[in-house]
Amino acid sequence: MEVRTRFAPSPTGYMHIGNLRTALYTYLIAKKGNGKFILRIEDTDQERYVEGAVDIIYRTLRTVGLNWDEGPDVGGPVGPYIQSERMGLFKQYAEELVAKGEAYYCFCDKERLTELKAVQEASGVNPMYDRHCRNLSKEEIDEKLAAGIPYVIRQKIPETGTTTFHDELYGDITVDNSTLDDQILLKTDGMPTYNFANVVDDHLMGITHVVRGNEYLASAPKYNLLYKAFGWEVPTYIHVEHIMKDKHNKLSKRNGDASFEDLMAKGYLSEAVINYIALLGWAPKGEREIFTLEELIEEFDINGLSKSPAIFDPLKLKAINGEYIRKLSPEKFLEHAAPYIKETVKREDVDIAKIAALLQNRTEVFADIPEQVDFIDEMPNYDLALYENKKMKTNADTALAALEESLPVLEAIDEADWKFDNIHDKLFELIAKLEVKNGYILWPVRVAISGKQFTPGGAFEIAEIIGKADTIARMKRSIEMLKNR
RNA sequence: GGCCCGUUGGUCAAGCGGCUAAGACACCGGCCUCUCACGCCGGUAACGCGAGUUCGAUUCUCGCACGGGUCACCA
Repeated sequence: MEVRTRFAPSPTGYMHIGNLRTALYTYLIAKKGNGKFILRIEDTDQERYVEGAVDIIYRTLRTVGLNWDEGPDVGGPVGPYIQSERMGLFKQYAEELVAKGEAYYCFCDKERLTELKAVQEASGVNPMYDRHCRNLSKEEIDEKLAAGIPYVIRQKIPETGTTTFHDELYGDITVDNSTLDDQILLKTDGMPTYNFANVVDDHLMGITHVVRGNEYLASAPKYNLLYKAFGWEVPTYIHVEHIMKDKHNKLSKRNGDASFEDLMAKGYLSEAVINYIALLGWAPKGEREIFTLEELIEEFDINGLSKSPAIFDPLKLKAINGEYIRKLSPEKFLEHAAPYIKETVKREDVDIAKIAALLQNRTEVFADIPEQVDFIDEMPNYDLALYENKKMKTNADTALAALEESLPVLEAIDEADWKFDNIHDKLFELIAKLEVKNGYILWPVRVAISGKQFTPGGAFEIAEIIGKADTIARMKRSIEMLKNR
C-alpha cells in the first residue's frame, strides 16, 4: 500500500519550530516510503484563525523544501484540503455512528455540564460526562429533536474492558475504558470537533501514517475506538515529543522564543535549520550529522526517534549554521553576506567580495557580520592599551617605534601596487631588517589601522581593503595618539 | 488529583544483558598564527533512587522520586 502522510496545521499565526519539525518528520516518512505528503489546513476554529497564517505555512514549507503532493493550492484526488470546506461531510458520519449504536444524541446544555463538572471536582471525582443522555429512549430523542432542542453527538465509549492502541514508538498502550469520556463528536452548531474531523479526514484521505505531537497520545485510545466503530482500518501512529525551551517550558512564540521566520531574519540558512531540527529528537545511525533534505530521506528511520522531550539549543544551531556557511561557495557566501556587510560598510571604494572572503570562516550567523566590519568605514576611537600584548612583546612604546618604522615603508608603496602581496613583502623586509618578531610590527599596524582588538583578517588584508590613503591616514593618526599619550 | 508517557555528561544523543558507556555542541588546554576565527590534537564531564530476575544489569520487571502530557461544544 502506498504511504500517505499528512501535515495538518491550524492557521493560528506563525510557524513554530516544533510544528516545522513535525512537518519534516511527516514528510520524511512519506518520502522514505516513496509515498505522498499531504497538506491539510485545519481551520475549524474560527476564533483562533489568523489572517495570512495560511500563507506563512505555505511559504515556510516551500522555503525549506517540504513540498506537498496534495493540498489546498495544488489540489488532489481527495480534496478539499481545507477543513472548513469539508464541513458538510461530518454530520452524516456522526449520524452513521448513531445508527450503529456507537454514538448518541445528547441534549445536555452547557449549564448542566458546567455544574456537573463543578460538583465532580468538588467531590474529588474526575470530571467526566455522566452519560445522562446515553440511554434516552427513541421517543424521548424524537421528541426533543422535534422540539428543536440543540444537541451534540457523543461517542459511546464501552463501559467496561480496556482499549489497546499501538504506537510505532511507544508500543502498545492499554487503558481502561472506564477512564475514557464520551467525547463530543459533533457540536451544537453541526461542526465536528477536532478529534472527530481528524479521524474522518484521515480515513477519507487514505492517510496511512499519522505523525503528531505527543499531546495527542492520551486521546489516541478514543481514536482507536472511533475507527473500530466505523469499521475502518487504524493508521500507524507515531507520536513525537515536544521541543522544549528548557526543562520545564515548551518552545513557543508566546515566550519570545524564535519562530522559523525569526531565525531566517537573523541570518540562518534554512538548510541548517532543517538539519538541526531533524536532529532534535531524532538520531541518525552513524556519527554523521550534517544532512541535506535528500540525505535525510535516505537516513531517516523512525527507530531513531526519541521518546523524551528535547531542549532546543541555540548554540548547536549556530554551530551547524556555521558549518553550512563554511561549505558555501565564495559566490554564494558573498550573495548572502553582502547585505549584512553593507549595513555598516557604506563607503564604495572597498571591495565587498574581499571583505566577504575574510568573513566566511568567521561567520556562524549572518546577523553577526555588521559589527565585525564596522571599523572599515571609520576607525573607532580605541584604547591605547590594545597595543599591550605580552605574546607579541609589544606595548605602547614599542608600538610607536614599530609604527614609525612601518609608515615610510607603506608610503613607499605605489598606489597602483597596493595589494596584499606587496604590502606583505615590504613589511616582511622591514621585519627581516630589524630582526624582530612578526608580531612586533604586525600587531601594532593592525591595531593602528583598525582600532580593534579582533578583526577579520590581519594587517595586510585590512590595509588592502581600506586602501593606501586611508591606511596612511590611520597610521598617522595612531602615531599621533601614541605620541600624545 | 485520575489516567498515560518518559528519565545516559550542561545540551542533543549512541547503546537495545557482558563495552575502557560512542559522537556532536558547549567548556578547558595545546598546535597553527600579526588578532579573532577556521583547521588540527588533547582534556573535564553521564546511566535518578531502591528492590528484584540473572553468572552478569545502563539495558528486563516492580516500586519510589522527578519531569512531561492529558482530562473543553480548542486544535
